[in-house]
Parts: sequence; structure tokens; C-alpha cells
Amino acid sequence: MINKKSTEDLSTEEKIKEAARTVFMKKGYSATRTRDIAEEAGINLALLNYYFRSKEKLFEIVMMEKMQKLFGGLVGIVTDNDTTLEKKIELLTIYYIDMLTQNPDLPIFVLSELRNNGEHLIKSLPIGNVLQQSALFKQLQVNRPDINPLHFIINILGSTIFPFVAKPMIQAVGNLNPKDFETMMEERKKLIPRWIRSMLQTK
Amino acid sequence: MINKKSTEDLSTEEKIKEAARTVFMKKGYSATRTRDIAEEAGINLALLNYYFRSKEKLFEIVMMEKMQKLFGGLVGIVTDNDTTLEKKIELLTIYYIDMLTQNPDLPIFVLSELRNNGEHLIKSLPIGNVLQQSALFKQLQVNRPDINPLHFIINILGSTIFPFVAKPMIQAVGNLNPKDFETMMEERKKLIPRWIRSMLQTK
DNA sequence: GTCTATAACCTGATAGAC
DNA sequence: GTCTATCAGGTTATAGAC
Repeated sequence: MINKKSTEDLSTEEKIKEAARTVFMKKGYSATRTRDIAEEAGINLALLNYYFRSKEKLFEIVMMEKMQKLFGGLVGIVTDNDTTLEKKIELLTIYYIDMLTQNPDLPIFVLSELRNNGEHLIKSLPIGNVLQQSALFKQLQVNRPDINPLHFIINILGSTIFPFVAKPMIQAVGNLNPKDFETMMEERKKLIPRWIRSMLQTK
Repeated sequence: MINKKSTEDLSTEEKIKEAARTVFMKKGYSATRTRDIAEEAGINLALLNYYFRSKEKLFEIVMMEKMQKLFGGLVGIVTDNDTTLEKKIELLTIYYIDMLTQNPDLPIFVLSELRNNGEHLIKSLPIGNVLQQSALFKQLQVNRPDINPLHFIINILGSTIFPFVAKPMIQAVGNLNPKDFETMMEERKKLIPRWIRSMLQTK
């Protein structure tokens, strides 16, 4: 546990950033007050501006981190020239479900803030070109030249990410407690790769 | 066109509600100022409070409408005892893609506000019981008794709704202009029912 | 670097004239 | 019903002492 520093050990700057992650994630940009962040960090409001100049600058740092966390992880998998198409689908599924089980609020945060306060941040991530030129894209194109590969990417991400975006709704509809929800997501790790495989074979 | 009144013809109360729909939908609850709504409605700020007492009351009216619009439409389809499972899947797909093409920002609005300001509103919609006792649920259970029917519901909704939730990301990744995006969604109306069918057959 | 105090502005809501 | 004016409180950001 050498990497897991307790809050008291962190530098002031890092304490503020950590508090900002927590509060922005929970409330979104607009509903967050800098006072909330200062309180969460256990420091004074003035220090926040001393280190980060403004609420918006601090938000952009957090937002970039979260976008990276949501979309950065897939790069290593999709660009690997040594894995089969089927293996990539399996790895993506497991990666996303595990990562989102640890960070269930990540996608709704990123996707909703992207629309409200950060559409200009999309261009910062070169994820578009990476994906278009990836091994996965080419493999999909070879397998199903009749269908835009983007459809399959959407399906993989939709199958894994959507349940977390709609989590409150799904829990209500299915009468699921948090443990039930996690169990279902665990089931999906096996089901989704099978489903995507069958999609690829369906003419 | 007898139902389509121009803005000037509406009652003041309806003008304010219409403006509230527009502004809340665009900015979300927290980022919306009652002054924005008043201006959009072409009336004075005081009138908003005269008709609706508070920002929150007005928001709840809009939010209930939007939840109804997002989830109410599926009730008629899933409870129909006279359509086959396959027909229901086709109808749900077409219904959602058409409706969301007209209202692309609806799902991200509802799902993100649900988390921030309206989790207590979920219970207002009896969608949970309706779905659990629906013909669709029973048909899924008969077809695949080995898999929780909720998985398939999530897949149908995920395939149709997720692309709209992630729209800015998808457009950036795929280098799509709005017309391209619509074309892809149109393609999905044919593809998704095929995919779900093949899922149901995949052991 | 860290704090207190406060400036400068914004926001939801209401009072009161018409 | 509709308006103008304004209140009371909140919000970001900074000045200035330590």
C-alpha cells in the first residue's frame, strides 16, 4: 500500500486537486462552489485561487484527467497489432466494466460536462485519429466491409458504458441494490464478447 | 398545422414553460438562471415566480415531462400482448431512434439531472413495475430463461440511446457532421433488431 | 504559503405601483 | 396580470496581514 497516501500526507496543491475531483464529480461544474472544494480540502478559499487562479482553470485540469481516464485506457488495447479481433473485444469489455465498477459516475460526468462546459476540450484528445488508424478499426473493416466500423465501436462502448450512465434508472426498474447491480455487470463481462461476436457474424 | 401555435399565441404561463424547457434542456438545472428563462420567454422575471413560485417547482414540471418523454413511450410497445418478441424489438428500435433524432439532447439531460437534482423523481414513474410485468419481459424469459431479461432491455436501450448520449464524442471520433450522424442512426434502425435477434440465439 | 476580511458581482425571490 | 425596483443572501476572486 505504498502508493496510497493518506490525505494528510499530500501537498496543499494536491489536496485541493483531490477535493476538486471529488466535488466536481459529484455535483458537476455549475453546482460546485469553490467553497465546497476548499472545505473538502480542509484549506481556505483563498488558497484555491492562489494555486489555480480560478474555478474554471481548476475544472479544466480535473476534466482533462477524467476524459483521459474514460477514453485513454482503450488506446493500448485497440492499437495492439498482436491481438486478434476477438481478444480485443474481450479485453475492452473487461477493462471498461472493471474500471467503471470502480468509477461508476465517471461517464455521466464526462459526457454531460462535455456538452455543457467542455466541448472545446474534445479536440485536446487525439482519440479520433488513434481509433481510425487502429488495428481494431482495420480488423473490423476486414471482417465486415459492409458495415461502418464505428457501429461496432459504439456497440462495445454502449454495452459497457451505458449501464453506468443509466445506473439510477436501471436500479429502480430492476429493483436492484448496489450489490445486484455489480453482479449484473460482472455477468456482462462474459455476455458482451459473445454478443459482439455474434453481431459480427450476422448478415 | 392546427396544433402548432406560434410563440406569440401562447398564454404567458405556457410561454414561460416553453422557455424553461429550452433553457433547462440546454444548460441543465444549476447553470440555468431564472433570468435566462424570463428573457427567453420575453417576459419579466417577477412573472416567472408569480406563475411557478420558484425555480425548483418550474424545473420539476419540466423534468417530469422529459422523463415521461424518454421512458413513457416504451410502455405501449412492451405491454402489447399481440406482438411477437421480434416485432417489439423492431418497434422499440425505430421508436427510440426516430424520437431521439428529433430530441438528441433528451437522454443526457434526463440521465444527468436524475443523478444531480432528481433521484427522488424516479419513483414518480411506475416504469419499474410496468416493465417487470410486461409482455416483453415474459417473452424474453421464455426465450432465454438462462439470462436476466434486464440484460436485453439494457442492450436495446443502450444501442439506441447511448449514441445520443455520447454524440459529441462520436462525432469527433468519427469526423462526422450532423448529417453523417443522422445517416448512421438511420442505419442502426435496420442493424439493431438483427443484432438483438442474434444475441437471443447465441448460447 | 496561509489566513481573514472584503470587494464586486450575481441570483432567486418579493414588494408594491399600475 | 404585468411591470420596475430592490432585498437578502450567495459566489468568485482578491487585497493585505502574518
